[in-house]
Amino acid sequence: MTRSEENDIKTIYHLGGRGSKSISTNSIAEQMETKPSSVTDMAKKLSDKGLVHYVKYQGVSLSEFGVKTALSIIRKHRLWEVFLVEKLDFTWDEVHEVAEQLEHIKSEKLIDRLDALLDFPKYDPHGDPIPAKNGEFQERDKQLLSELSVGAQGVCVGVKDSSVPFLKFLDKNKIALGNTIKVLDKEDFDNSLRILMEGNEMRISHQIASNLFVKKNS
Amino acid sequence: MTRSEENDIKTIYHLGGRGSKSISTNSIAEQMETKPSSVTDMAKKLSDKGLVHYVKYQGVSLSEFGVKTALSIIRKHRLWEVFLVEKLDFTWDEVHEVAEQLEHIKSEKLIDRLDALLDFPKYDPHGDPIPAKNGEFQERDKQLLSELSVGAQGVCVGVKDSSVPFLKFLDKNKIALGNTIKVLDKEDFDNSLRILMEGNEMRISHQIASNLFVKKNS
DNA sequence: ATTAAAATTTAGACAAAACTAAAAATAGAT
DNA sequence: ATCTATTTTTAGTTTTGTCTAAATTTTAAT
Repeated sequence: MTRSEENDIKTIYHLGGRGSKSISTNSIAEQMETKPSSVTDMAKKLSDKGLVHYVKYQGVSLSEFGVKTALSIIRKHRLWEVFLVEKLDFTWDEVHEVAEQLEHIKSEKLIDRLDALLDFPKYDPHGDPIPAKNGEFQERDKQLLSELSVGAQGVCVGVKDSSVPFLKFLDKNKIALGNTIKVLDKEDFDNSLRILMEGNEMRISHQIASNLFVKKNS
Repeated sequence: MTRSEENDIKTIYHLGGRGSKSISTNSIAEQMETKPSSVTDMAKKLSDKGLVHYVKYQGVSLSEFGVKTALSIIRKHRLWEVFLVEKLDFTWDEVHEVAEQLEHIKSEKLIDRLDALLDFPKYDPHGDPIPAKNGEFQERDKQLLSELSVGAQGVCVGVKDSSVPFLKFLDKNKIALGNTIKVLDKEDFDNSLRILMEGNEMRISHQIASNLFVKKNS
């Protein structure tokens, strides 16, 4: 698999193109910042290789083999992200770009040993699950902070938006995975929240709250 | 810099093409397992970029900038090798292939942090020196085991041939960097040696002895 | 100094991965 | 059911890196 092919497969996976759901070449192109015609070319190639199902004008979806491949790339990406944060002290907004490169390194032994070095982590620095070698993974029981009702309390377990600006914002406001958050009040007007986090009271906008995953305390 | 360009630069460096010494396109092609005409093309490109001095029919040599670039790639390669051995328990015959890929990852922060994680190693698993960030490095004071006189003693500090078969041979015979070796006897007929290594007496061929670097005890 | 052999470059071809612009198919509104 | 706008594909071009074969230059032997 070339790097482009791997990136294609990964993008289709992230856009949800498994099973019966087909993804349009247009949306893939948009996501990859390339042109639809290039995606069409790639779709044919990947179809020939048995990685995707492709019907002209109907979009592409990953084959079983394609899903397996996507998960193996995602596994590598997320393990490298953990490595960068845990061992090299990268911040969580710095890891994506480098992991994009590292995920294409070809060595099964490398990834297995990295997994062991990191103590077989289940989640990456953004709270996303890391597929096991066989492709299995567990989506964590979670919900958006914006969906919590007043008085409810949870632990921050992930982000929906993992863009650099959002992650930097969270850092600046000392919002980190593992923090306990209690919803004190909800403002009807703009859906902003007053929360208690690790002893500090603060106000956060709806946009923030709807991009933060929490695990509700039973 | 593309991957091909980086590999080219590295090859020229390893063939000794610094300063006044020019390397023929033929020898570069042979080393890289490619064709001389491809090397000619690359030579023009690298010359345009200021990385090499290239005179038609006279071969190429690295510019100052080219040497700096080569050292930065070698630095990455060797740091990754140390990482693979020290942190991921790779054997020294397994590291080269993976490091060949890892050396092309672009992130200065990554390499600096890796350097720190490994505690700023000065030598890679084969005993080769790791250039510092500024390109400086010290070739270790060393000589070939085959050059030691009978009765002399030294510590094994590196290999000249770092091919997989040779490294595997050394492993099998429990010859490792750091071992103390004393030359007990030299066979005139085939130049083989009888040595004492870490308490064990053994016989090694001239070919082995002339690919092992030792540091002579004062 | 000449010349044959070897080394090197040039010119032109090819494959991969991307693009643009035109053509074709689909989807949605009437 | 038709037509128009949108989506998607096709066809042809570009760039990069590589190759082969022919032409050129250098080297080394006489």
